Amino acid sequence: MRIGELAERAGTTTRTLRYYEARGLLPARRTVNGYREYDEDDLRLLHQIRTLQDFGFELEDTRPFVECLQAGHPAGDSCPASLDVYRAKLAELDLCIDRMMRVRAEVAVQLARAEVEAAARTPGGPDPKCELAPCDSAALSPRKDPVP
Amino acid sequence: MRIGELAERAGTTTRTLRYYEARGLLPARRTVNGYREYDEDDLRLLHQIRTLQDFGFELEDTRPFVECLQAGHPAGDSCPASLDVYRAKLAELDLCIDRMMRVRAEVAVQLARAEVEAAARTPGGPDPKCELAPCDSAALSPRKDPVP
DNA sequence: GCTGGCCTTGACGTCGACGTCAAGGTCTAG
DNA sequence: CTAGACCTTGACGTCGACGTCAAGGCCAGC
Repeated sequence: MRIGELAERAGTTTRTLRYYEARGLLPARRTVNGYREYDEDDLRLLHQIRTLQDFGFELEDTRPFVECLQAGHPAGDSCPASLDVYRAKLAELDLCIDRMMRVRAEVAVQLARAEVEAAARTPGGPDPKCELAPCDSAALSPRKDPVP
Repeated sequence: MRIGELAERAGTTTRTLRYYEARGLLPARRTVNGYREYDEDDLRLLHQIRTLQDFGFELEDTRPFVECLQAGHPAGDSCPASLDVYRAKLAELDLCIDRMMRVRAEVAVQLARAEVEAAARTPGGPDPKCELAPCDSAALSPRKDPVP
């Protein structure tokens, strides 16, 4: 098949395929008129690349998987180099997740503090929800003390 | 103080400060010879920007905080616009964390499966740990069946 | 006066994974 | 024969937050 069909079948663009070829991944045979020619194996290679890309792998990280498939192995992750990429990615993800969770917690703290301070600066304004029902305001109103 | 001193005190570079000024954050007064002149308030603005940057906020996201401080409020997050940025960031972080955790789980699954398959292709090689002690190999060797 | 250290503006480079446009070749159906 | 749908290479644009270099102004100390 030609580049347009491969791109469509893989849900990507011709530009992307030429880019992969330029980067040394996914080399293409040529027909007599210079057109790129691909087969089903190339589609598999491409699927491997795209799957890893969807997981957030950089293009270079997909290279061991592609080379593993090109070497005739049953799967892209049948080679040790691919497993190393998996492990490195896991470690990277763990670091990243940990960092983001700590940031999330800190931002949440800042938001809560700022909201409390904002409410403290607008006395009487923050809780007009009890205007109709004189409900148990002692249990509902947050009754906060500003942080010194 | 001049740009070099401010940069050093904030732990950043002069290039960064000029960049902020070009983007409309952190405007600078000028001395007669054209040099930028900053004061302690500018240092506080800069600290606000850098803190948020460290949290992964984009530069544009720091603008409400800076403007809030410039308007004379006690803190950068004393204004509603800043709180909205906090909330948007929290939502963004939640999405991102969730996505990364799902990816992490999926990668872990793939790694485990690939490791098992690799071990299955190298029979007798994977567990040479029992060479000295003829321990309960039935309970230790993973004994896996390759996925069809 | 001169060296060295600060400052100025302007402009191009970086990184990743392509998007987009240009100019032109190739093949097929009508 | 020609329109149109493909294909080719080449090259520049994108985005964010700066880094880096160039050419030149300003000022303090010797």
